[in-house]
Amino acid sequence: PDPSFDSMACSEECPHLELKRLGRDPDTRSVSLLEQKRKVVSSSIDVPHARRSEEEVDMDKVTAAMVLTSLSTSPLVRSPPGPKSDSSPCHNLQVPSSGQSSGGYWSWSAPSDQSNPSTPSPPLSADSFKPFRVPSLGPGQGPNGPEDPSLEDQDGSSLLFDEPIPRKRKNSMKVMFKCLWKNCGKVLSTSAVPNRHLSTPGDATKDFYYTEIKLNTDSVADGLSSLSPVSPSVLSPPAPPPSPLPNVGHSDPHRPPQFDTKESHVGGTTPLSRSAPSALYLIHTDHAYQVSPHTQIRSVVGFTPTNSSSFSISWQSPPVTFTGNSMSPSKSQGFGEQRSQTIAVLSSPPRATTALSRKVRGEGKKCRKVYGMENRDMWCTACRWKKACQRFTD
DNA sequence: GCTGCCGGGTT
DNA sequence: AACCCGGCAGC
Repeated sequence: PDPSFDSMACSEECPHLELKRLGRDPDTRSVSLLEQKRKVVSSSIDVPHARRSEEEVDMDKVTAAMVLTSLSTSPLVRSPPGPKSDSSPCHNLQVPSSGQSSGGYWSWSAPSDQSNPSTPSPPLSADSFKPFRVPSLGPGQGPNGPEDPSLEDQDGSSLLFDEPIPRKRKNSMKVMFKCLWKNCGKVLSTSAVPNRHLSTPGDATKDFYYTEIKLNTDSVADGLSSLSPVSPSVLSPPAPPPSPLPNVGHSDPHRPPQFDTKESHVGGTTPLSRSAPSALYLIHTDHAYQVSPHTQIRSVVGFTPTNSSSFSISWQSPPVTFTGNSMSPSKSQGFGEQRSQTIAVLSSPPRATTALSRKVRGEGKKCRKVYGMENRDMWCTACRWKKACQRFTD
């Protein structure tokens, strides 16, 4: 059911793919024919479809990318091809709507990482994008059947906005693409396969499903991939890694990340890019958390003093209470509070002393003196009750 | 003596 | 809690 579903989804969701086909060159046609044949043979016709569409799209995208690049706006490039991708949920990985999230952003970091330590190569557009997308869609689409490596290559190239550079890198890098699709665990030299799968479900999904494995950069990538746990959702489910083997293994969509991680090879580029995003998220989160704590701590520390003053507050409360002693006429409260605070702090010690002897008599005039016995009604309650005057506190 | 207010009592 | 008052102490 999955395959059909995927195919359906792809075809339906990504009509633009078909459009692209039509628009495409003869090559595409040939490809489409092949795919169609496959469809006939296998129930998962869609898959090939997806692939074709992807390829086509990739091609288109590539072309567009080239044009755009020439124009000088790599990100924008997508937009041109984008219409197609944009229109449907299924974007090509290549097209990667970097725009979605921090596409450009990620692409950058991702590529570098992916490129792997040995050869830092700027061009990872494809890879970087994939990763991004992957996170976005995550697992969700149906499984796919086997794929064609040949196509993969194209896709990979297509993925790259700019040019062949990426390919070169990949080649030099020995980048392998592992399909993370449920049913497809194939490892291909090119990302085409995965892309196909991906194309079917959707861009993000695509990314999600295939993992690039670089022999050279394994360690690094792994680290990243591990970090990235792409999406919590993804990771969590995958708990059991069906087959860590790079070659085959239909892993759950979720898996992919793990695979990456598990596999030392883990996609240098793609994984990284993936991980990068997710990693970033995680990191951000972590930071956020950490920050929070830190901040809190800091605040605490910094405030501590202040708080200490607040301590005074707790302190104050006593004083306040103290104030209450005098009986609290509502009148003076606001007024007296501040004083009370100050007093509290200062007086508390003295107070003890005072207690012994007796509170020092207030110097200032009180209600009694101010208003006189005649106007006793004007006195503050405290004064009336022969208590400490609250109105004219010292 | 006047004043402020604590301590205690009454309601 | 509100009110009142005796009484002490500082001025």
